[in-house]
Amino acid sequence: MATMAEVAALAGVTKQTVSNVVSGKKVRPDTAAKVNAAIAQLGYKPNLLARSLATGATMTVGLFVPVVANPFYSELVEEVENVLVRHGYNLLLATTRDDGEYTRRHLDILTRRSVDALLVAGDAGVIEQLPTLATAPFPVVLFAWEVDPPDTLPVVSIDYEHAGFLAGRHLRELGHEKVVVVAVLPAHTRRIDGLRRAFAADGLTIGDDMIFARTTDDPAGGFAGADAALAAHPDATALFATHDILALGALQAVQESGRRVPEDMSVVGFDDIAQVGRTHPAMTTVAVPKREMAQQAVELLLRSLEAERPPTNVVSLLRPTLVVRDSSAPPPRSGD
Amino acid sequence: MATMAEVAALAGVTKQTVSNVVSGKKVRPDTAAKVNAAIAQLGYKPNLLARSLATGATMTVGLFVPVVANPFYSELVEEVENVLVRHGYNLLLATTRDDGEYTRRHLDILTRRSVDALLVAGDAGVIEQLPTLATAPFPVVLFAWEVDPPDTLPVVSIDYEHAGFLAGRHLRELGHEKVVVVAVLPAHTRRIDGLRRAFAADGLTIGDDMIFARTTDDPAGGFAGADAALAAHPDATALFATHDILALGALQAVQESGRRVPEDMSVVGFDDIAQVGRTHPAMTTVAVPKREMAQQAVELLLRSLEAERPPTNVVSLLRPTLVVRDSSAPPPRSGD
DNA sequence: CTGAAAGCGCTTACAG
DNA sequence: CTGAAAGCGCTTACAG
Repeated sequence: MATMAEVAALAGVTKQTVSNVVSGKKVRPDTAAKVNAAIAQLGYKPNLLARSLATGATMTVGLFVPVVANPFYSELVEEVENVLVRHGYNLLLATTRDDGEYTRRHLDILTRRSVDALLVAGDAGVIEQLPTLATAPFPVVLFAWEVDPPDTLPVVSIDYEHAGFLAGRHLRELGHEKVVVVAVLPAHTRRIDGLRRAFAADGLTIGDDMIFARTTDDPAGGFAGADAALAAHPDATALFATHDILALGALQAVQESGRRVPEDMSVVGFDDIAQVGRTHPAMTTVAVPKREMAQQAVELLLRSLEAERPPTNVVSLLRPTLVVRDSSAPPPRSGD
Repeated sequence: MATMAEVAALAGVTKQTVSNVVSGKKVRPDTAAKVNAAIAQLGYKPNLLARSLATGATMTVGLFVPVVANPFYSELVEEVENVLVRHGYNLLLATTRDDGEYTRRHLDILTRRSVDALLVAGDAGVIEQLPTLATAPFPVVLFAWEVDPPDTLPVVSIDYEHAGFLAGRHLRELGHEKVVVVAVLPAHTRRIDGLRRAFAADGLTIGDDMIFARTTDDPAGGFAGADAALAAHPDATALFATHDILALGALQAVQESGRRVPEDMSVVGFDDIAQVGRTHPAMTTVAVPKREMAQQAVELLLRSLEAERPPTNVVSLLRPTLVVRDSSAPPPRSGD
């Protein structure tokens, strides 16, 4: 690879002039032409490593996600990458696996590598590293954060409690009184809180015995959870799954139990991943604006980088929306 | 951030000695102790940028994927990241969007950033950049490559033609004679070639009129393609979708047409993404060993980095396997 | 507007 | 085994 000094020699100028041409500073046109000719002839490409060492900026942003092979996070990753590239930044991706130790190690490496900033999605393995995160030598923004946001760092998220409320209110408006819940716990507690609030508004209580906990987020778990729920509460008229992946399995379990959806039982999911629009029946769900969330988080970060000040310490909550499809309907009239 | 010189000053030694301690070279124990104490006291972390500039190695590997919000590629990304981290490397992720111009630009940036190596998944936008790729100043490995592999670069992939053959042979063994195909074209041509070969072995021809082309890979397209296929060939007894995402929509279209799966019609997919194990009925599909493929590609690259020689220029083809579930069965007896 | 110097924070030979 | 020098390839003041 050609170096800046070689270009300078060939063009008959000094390195500094080459540097000025490369970084677009004012240079006399004929000088610039000579330099550009030399650059072209040598196929010169600036060494960004050297530039970074000199300037202190790497034009690299780190992104932590728990996993990527999960529709929720893979969409976040894709959106973050798109926004970053549009602004001329590169993406260093690391998976935390909801594990504090991985998080710590990745954080340490990013620090040594002098990334310009860090985006962290998901709270699970991250909470215990929050103190370290808060003292990182670069701006950090949290997003897709479900538990109580720390006040040391800016976070972009959605109001998960409100999202659960939307599901609950929808079921209440349809007239449901007895709903079973299949949920990843404790991760999705907020979503259930919201559901309960909607029912409580009408004086209805959703007991702990109506909640069927899973530890992971997969269709098989949704199936098993729904199965158990139906066995325990054969008179329930609605099922809320705290994530669409669970809802996929739950829908099947409900159908295999001989119940028609939505005539005999309503099923409502959460997230609005691509596939639930094509289930049979198409699934009613609470849509999480994933891409907007990723976009806001990146932009909050980039604005602070460009202004060379720490990001505004805000909690920015996007609004989830209810997407009514064909898996929810009024409960069967009693006696049907 | 503390610098190596500061550590040296505090420990009363020279930078060189600190460097030796940090990089684990032989140092007298008492000297090492002094240095480590200084490191701890100052919270010193080596600046990897400076190290990279001096050594020429960045411990960073680039990964190009067309998209990440797609189950096939997100699994590849995840696996690549895992293997890389295990070996102490970092992942710079870029999406090419099947676009030659994006590919070129990312390649240019990675070159300037001096990544140690590059992994490229998917052939679409990449083919036109192959000449540039072949002259990159770092090793490049291609994987998940479907068209004719170039002979300039190593590739790890599966035998897509053989995978299609497996689907075809399965349908033939069940006794199917008339199969319709829903396919993303021209991307998935190989898969159809294999299907045809299996039928041709028994003297059966799958005409072009049996192929229903889509341009993108989504359930809605699968639904529409299957719909058209059934209308054109009401007597077909089997449907092959060249990707599970298409198969998801196709399965639904077949069912909504009033046909039972698999009694009236068999449906076979391709890839074995997580969700097709939980469709109703569970989908028969050709499994692509994505994680093994990603693993092999990374390891081929890392071995060459450690040996400091270009990667062996091989074409390594993994074996796809047929996963028989409940969506395929013998055709209905004629007259049923 | 252009040139000579110093510096970013490391590592790599090379003497002692 | 440890110390003084040069160098990786850029950029940033600072004179001319």
